[in-house]
Amino acid sequence: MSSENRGLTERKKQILKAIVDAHIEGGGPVGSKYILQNQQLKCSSATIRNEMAELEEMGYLEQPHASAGRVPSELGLRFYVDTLLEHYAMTTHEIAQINNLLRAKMGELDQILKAASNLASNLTNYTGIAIKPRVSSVSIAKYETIYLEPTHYILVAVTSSGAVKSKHVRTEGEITEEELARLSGLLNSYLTGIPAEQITLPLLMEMETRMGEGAWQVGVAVKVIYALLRELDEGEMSVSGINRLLQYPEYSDVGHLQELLGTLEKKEDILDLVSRSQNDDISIMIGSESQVKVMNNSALVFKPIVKDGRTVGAIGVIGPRRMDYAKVLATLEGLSGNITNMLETDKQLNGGRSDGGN
Amino acid sequence: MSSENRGLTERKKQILKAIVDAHIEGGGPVGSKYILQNQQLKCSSATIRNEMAELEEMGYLEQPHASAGRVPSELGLRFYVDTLLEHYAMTTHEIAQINNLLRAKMGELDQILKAASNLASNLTNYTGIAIKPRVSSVSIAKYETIYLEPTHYILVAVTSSGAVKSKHVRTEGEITEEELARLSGLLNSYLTGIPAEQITLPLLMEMETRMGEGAWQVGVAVKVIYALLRELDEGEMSVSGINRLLQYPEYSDVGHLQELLGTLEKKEDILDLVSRSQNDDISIMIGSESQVKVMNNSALVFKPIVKDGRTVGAIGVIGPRRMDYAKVLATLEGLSGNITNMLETDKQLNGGRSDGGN
DNA sequence: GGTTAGCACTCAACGCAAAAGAGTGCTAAA
DNA sequence: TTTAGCACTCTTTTGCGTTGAGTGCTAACC
Repeated sequence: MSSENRGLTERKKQILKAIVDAHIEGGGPVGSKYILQNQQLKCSSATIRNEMAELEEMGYLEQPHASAGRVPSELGLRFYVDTLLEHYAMTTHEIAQINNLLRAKMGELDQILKAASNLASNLTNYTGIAIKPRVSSVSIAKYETIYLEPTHYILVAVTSSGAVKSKHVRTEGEITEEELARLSGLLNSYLTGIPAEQITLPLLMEMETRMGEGAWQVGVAVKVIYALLRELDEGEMSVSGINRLLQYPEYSDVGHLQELLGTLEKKEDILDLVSRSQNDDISIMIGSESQVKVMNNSALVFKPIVKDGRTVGAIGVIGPRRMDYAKVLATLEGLSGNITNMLETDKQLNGGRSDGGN
Repeated sequence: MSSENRGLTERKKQILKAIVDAHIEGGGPVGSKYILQNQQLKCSSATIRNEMAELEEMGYLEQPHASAGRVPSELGLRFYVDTLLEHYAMTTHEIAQINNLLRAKMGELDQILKAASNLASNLTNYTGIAIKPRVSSVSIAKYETIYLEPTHYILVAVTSSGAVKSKHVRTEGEITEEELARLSGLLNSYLTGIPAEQITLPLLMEMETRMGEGAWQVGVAVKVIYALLRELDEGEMSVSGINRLLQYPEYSDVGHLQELLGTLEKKEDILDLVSRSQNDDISIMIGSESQVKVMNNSALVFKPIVKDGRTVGAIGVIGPRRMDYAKVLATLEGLSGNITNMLETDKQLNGGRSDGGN
């Protein structure tokens, strides 16, 4: 019988769910009477109290102090998320918002992600994050140079995932347009598809030999490229809607809030967290699950964005532990679906065309 | 006699300065006794009280309630900033920090500005902002295209101020590399140096005629360029060190804080404020001077970054009204001096070389 | 006339005790 | 196993006197 699966009776589940739901909405401890009123259970508050005592013993609930109601523990929230969560259906208005605002931002991935994190924040009322994760080893698919002045050109690099990055290069000596063109060709034939750590001195020397006239320019350019690759390795993260956190009483403790904001500024911890995720499913980290101390009272939910089997970004939401997970999950799914669609459309288009073109 | 200039006696000035100094440091109201102790005035607390009462009548001081000390009013702070401010000398350590961290970030203006705002936040302990102001009409100095696939190329544009911006372009029909090269040439001859509003239909039609084969590609590209120009018009702003605000009691009111954070998120108001500034001096906006309601209890100080006589960015600081203006001014001057130097060095280099090169 | 000592007055802040309220645990009966 | 009832616990709220910082005013002083 399913009434005994996972070691919890149906009634216990119902009570746990009711408590979590109420706690998510209100933020405070939940008492037995409240549940009795807002739930059609054919039993008395005393029975509920007994059940609650047992749920507490099992570790799903906690009691702030003797005469308060119960609050779901981390374990309780985890169980709720894994087993009890009801599907949230987005309103047509929300769907429309996603469609409109995201389509309008069609363009570079960075911008799409930022717009998405903004939307996530708006729709869920938590803080949104947009992430370009650290990747083990990026490589450049194509180089281009733009000549500006005798000692000044721009180096443009297109990464394997389609991102474009540019650097102004100022040289000590002069470079001619012809030299620059040769340099550009050289970069494209020697330095595409390889990660930073494979740019070795022998390789550089070989390139210099091939360059001939103006060989010293190779070193300058390669240094810039190296720096550029390192920057790409770093990952990026942008945050939106920090102000929304303030509406939740769990952040009224200034100390906590300050620490969390500090973590959001530093970006490292969260970037690590997201970059470490293996699959492309939504990840939910409740409280201490994240292993980041300052997030013990918060939850982080994020969804990687995958293109061509490679994780190119992630969008997510940060908020109190008692997050409205149903809504957050639906929103992130909706957003990521939309983004993936946009990327897929491209791919199909390109795929179809290149079949004909090649 | 200078003892009467600006309508304030020397002693009144000294008292006002003492009050503002103490208020900046402590945040609370300042009493007559405190001043007597920390200031060598040869008079009694009663005299100081009399002076304070007069200063209040003149509008320089305010009294939170009858039995509290005095707090400088907006007018008082303004007078302090304009007349009483003492020069703050940066420590060698601070100077070294600016030099090291900024030099390390040498590269794109965006990154320099962000690094500078970060530094500003660190050194002053307020929130730092980096801004690329709205400019009335940007133009593109140079276009470049990067061919990727038959229906997919990248358009790179270099603005007159040296910023690089790129857009992926996906076309419905296919474009050949040869067509793309011609398109690129066309863009460079027709669309350099003109702002968005001068891209007219007749111009487009003329370009299409000149293009010949693949003329429809012109429309696609021009649309992208138009969007790109509009984006450049918008301005950008990034914020760092929000968490530092929390240490100041004036932001312990969650409502205020939330509003201010909202304003920082929206960026518009502050972007407006900065973009509207005329000269390249440091601007100081205390409380309601900014005309932005939510900033009534805050101060905004910023310094435009000028290159070739054109404002290309700004760095600034946001914090409580009782900001340590001396330190903030010194820090911003130091940072902007450094940045300008970096930009100037380029210019001289280029200038010298191009004389020889052209 | 400006300056000073002295004193009454004001008002936020603090501490504390009593009261209120919410919710539990336990017991005994159904 | 469930339930009604009740004593108990602990937080929250409220009220109130106390404290203390700081002022404003008056009268004397130089």
